[in-house]
Amino acid sequence: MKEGPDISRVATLIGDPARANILTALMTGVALTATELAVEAGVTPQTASGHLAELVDGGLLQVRKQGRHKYFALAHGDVAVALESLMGLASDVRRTRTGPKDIALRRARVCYNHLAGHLGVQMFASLTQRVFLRNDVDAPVLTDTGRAFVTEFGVDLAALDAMRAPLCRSCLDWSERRTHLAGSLGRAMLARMEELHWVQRDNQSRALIFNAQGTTAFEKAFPVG
Amino acid sequence: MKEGPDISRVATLIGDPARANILTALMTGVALTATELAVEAGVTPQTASGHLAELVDGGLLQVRKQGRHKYFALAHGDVAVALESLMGLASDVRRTRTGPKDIALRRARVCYNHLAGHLGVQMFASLTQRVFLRNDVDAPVLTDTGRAFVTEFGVDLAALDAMRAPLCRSCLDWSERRTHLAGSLGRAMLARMEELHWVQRDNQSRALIFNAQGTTAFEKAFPVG
DNA sequence: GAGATGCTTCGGTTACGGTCGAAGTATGAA
DNA sequence: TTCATACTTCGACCGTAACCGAAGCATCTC
Repeated sequence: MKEGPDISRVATLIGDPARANILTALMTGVALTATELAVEAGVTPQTASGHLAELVDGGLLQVRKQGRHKYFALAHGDVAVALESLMGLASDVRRTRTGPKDIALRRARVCYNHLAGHLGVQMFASLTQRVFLRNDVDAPVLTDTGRAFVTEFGVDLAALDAMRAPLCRSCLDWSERRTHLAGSLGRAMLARMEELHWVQRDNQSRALIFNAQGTTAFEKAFPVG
Repeated sequence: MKEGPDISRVATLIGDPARANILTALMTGVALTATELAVEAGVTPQTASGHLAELVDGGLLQVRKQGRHKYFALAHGDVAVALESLMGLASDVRRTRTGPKDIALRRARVCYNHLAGHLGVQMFASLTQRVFLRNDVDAPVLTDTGRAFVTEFGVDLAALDAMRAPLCRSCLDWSERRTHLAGSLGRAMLARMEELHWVQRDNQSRALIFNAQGTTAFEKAFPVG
């Protein structure tokens, strides 16, 4: 009966609506303060404080104290991956409803600081198709031509290599049910697109809004066919 | 605030210990009756009945009525994948404890009817290394030499192709944190190993017990290095 | 038919946990 | 120092949901 890890503990943690809202808010990858998260969750600061303590204790969040603020973020990428997979199950259930906001989210959104949604899987597919990315056993690997490509694109690979975090990771997209690029390279690619003013974050949601020239440039940079 | 799919609903579903036990029991891939699951969950049949209805309603389980029995199984592979990813998070927290039963589970266990654990990822790595398996964008793909290999191994590929279910899928292993082979081929490979009497299922847990000659044969069939 | 077995519905109890108000502790600003 | 802001602790309230006993269907066996 007692089998492997206790799955119900962590699921209960995610199961409360307030805590789920907190986690969802942090899926963007940014760190937020306790009060910001309280607003996001729709509860008072006292209540949020309790929830946050539980989430940290449960290993889902990490916390950094800065002056009188406390910044919370997802503990690591695995948490984001697990949350996305739960979203996949959840969206399955109510596959009927597709609000207008949903459409924007499905097209492009931020997932732990990298690009997800339709455009996210398109970029991944395009990179793979041109053998800039090779899908190895565990994780995608950037090929030599791939390294040249992303450098040309404006990403400082040396800086990324210096970081201890894995360069490439794959993440299953809940809306597309296909893989997109995560890891530090995924983050860097999105950051570069923001730098190029292709895209802007919606501060109300996880949606990413590509402007006209951004869309054109994206299609040119990451063609698929 | 209202973002994408409602993650808390499905997480709450998994969060109850009784329901978590039910889901974990079904991770083997076999279908079980309501009373069997009641025993597994450690609750009375009435209580289990309610839980099962909720799980079906929530889209996590599928049910088939057969005479006066009701057989329950996971709704689809995505559920198993999501559960495994949650186990990954849960095992993170209590990384200290490693019971003797845990060791067997980590070595080899059944995950939705396919081989998981250390030996599962070894098989996957071995197949990939010899280019029997190619890791494509979304899912692994069996190469031509790979088709020859598994046929030689004793798997009826024609029968699998005829099924509508995907042949190859990858599944993230919670104990190894690496990929192993899922999909109908994954199931067929394990079935064939049972047929060859390499391995036996433990009916108390998800553990798979390889006997002496099974271990030797496995190492020979799926070398890695 | 009668009896057994598998599953479900109902009602009532119980307990856990989410919530907020009020008060308390840190940190920074004036 | 004094005040404001950010967060936490405490206590009390309340609602939900998990649970089981008892009774009710449905299906199979004899």
